[in-house]
Amino acid sequence: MFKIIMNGVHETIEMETRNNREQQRDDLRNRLIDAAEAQLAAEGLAGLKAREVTAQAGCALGGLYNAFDDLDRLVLHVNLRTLARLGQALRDAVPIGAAADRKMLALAQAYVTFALGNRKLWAALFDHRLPDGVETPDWYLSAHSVLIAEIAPPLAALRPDLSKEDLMLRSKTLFAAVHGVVQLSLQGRFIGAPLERIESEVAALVTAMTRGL
Amino acid sequence: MFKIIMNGVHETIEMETRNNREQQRDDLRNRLIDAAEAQLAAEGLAGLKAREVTAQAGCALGGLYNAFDDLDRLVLHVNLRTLARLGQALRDAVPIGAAADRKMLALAQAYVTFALGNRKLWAALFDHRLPDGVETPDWYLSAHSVLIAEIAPPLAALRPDLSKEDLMLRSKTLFAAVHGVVQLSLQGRFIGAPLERIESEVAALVTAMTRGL
DNA sequence: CATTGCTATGAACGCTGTTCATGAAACCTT
DNA sequence: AAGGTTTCATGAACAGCGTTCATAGCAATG
Repeated sequence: MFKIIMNGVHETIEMETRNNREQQRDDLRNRLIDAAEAQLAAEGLAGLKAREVTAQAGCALGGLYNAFDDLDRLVLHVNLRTLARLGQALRDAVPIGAAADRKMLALAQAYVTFALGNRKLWAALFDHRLPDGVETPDWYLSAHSVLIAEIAPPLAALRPDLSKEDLMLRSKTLFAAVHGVVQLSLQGRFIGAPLERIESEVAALVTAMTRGL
Repeated sequence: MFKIIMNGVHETIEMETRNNREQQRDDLRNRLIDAAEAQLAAEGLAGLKAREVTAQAGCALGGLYNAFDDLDRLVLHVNLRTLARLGQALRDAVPIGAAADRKMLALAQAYVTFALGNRKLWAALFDHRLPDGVETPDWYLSAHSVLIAEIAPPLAALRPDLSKEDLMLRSKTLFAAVHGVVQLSLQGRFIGAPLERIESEVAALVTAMTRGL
């Protein structure tokens, strides 16, 4: 582009630009994730196109494949952000000092609210599939722990009879059940509850499950 | 459509060949659905290709678009078959004369068994999405009633307090909850239960839900 | 038999994700 | 400061996809 051959100021510029390689790389990666996130939120998974993402990120088409292995990996990074936001929403939802069953209901309601408020990004979490051969990276798998991290503690209070292992399993089941109700309802096509009754149905489900045994 | 003015043998021949147009058309449609079903069961939704389906069905590429509007509609017809088989499996599973809670557990278990035994075809029921603008045809929507048709009667016995409307809603919720557990488990990636514990977790879920109120 | 309406055909089109040769820029060594 | 090396940005090219369309052929009709 242009060479900087000068004095004095030169060093200052050198300091600022020293990590140029990594910095520009991370910059581009973030711009790509930003663009993909916007695209995904607006058009959904099927509307995510490499050419549109790179155009919006301000790089050439091939630049995407320098920053990420492929489009799938880019989606995984967008999902990582969504999971982080969802995790924060769930943590914020737990009323401190409340009874365990109240905490459970608050968590379920927060999940419904997040799904409704981030429909396409939330859908991408569960609709996206990697090709058959490739297995999911560990950093992506472990990011899903936020989905059940807040469930286990109040459930432990409600079900002291469960072993630690059974507690985790039951937490997953509880999440999956709530998730199923929300997903089929938001899908809107089949046998889901109408939107205005999701919350009450989920509440009934959570109440039944937590009172169990 | 056509006038029948004739005698004797003529009529017999007419009977055999009269529907040639429709017959060949239906023949091709069925061959295409057969091929798509096989493809879908073997490779999943992402592995369904127009060229491979038409090759296996023994027609040219364009023939698919004479028989169906597009690939999506073909998937819908495959799903229709899967729903019919699933409905039969559920009906067969209900033990006649048993207690309502037993019926519920049997239904849930039959659903798990079907999903495990028809993983990719079952997954296609819920993974497939029509493009944004087009809305789902009615014949396809109504075919999904088999998913909850067997749930409502035993649930009505367990919950006589529910109105007819609430009963249907709760049936949908119960199905959705069970489905969520099965789906996230078979997905295998995230927070699902291990395969060998699906049945017990689903049973716990159903027991909790049916005992509810 | 002639005509008319359907249907079978596969080349062509537009769009997709991904690769690759090229050239330039940043880093490292001396 | 200069040369050598690694890294990255670029966009044309490629292979694959679903879908369309002009053409040809066949079945039904009068």
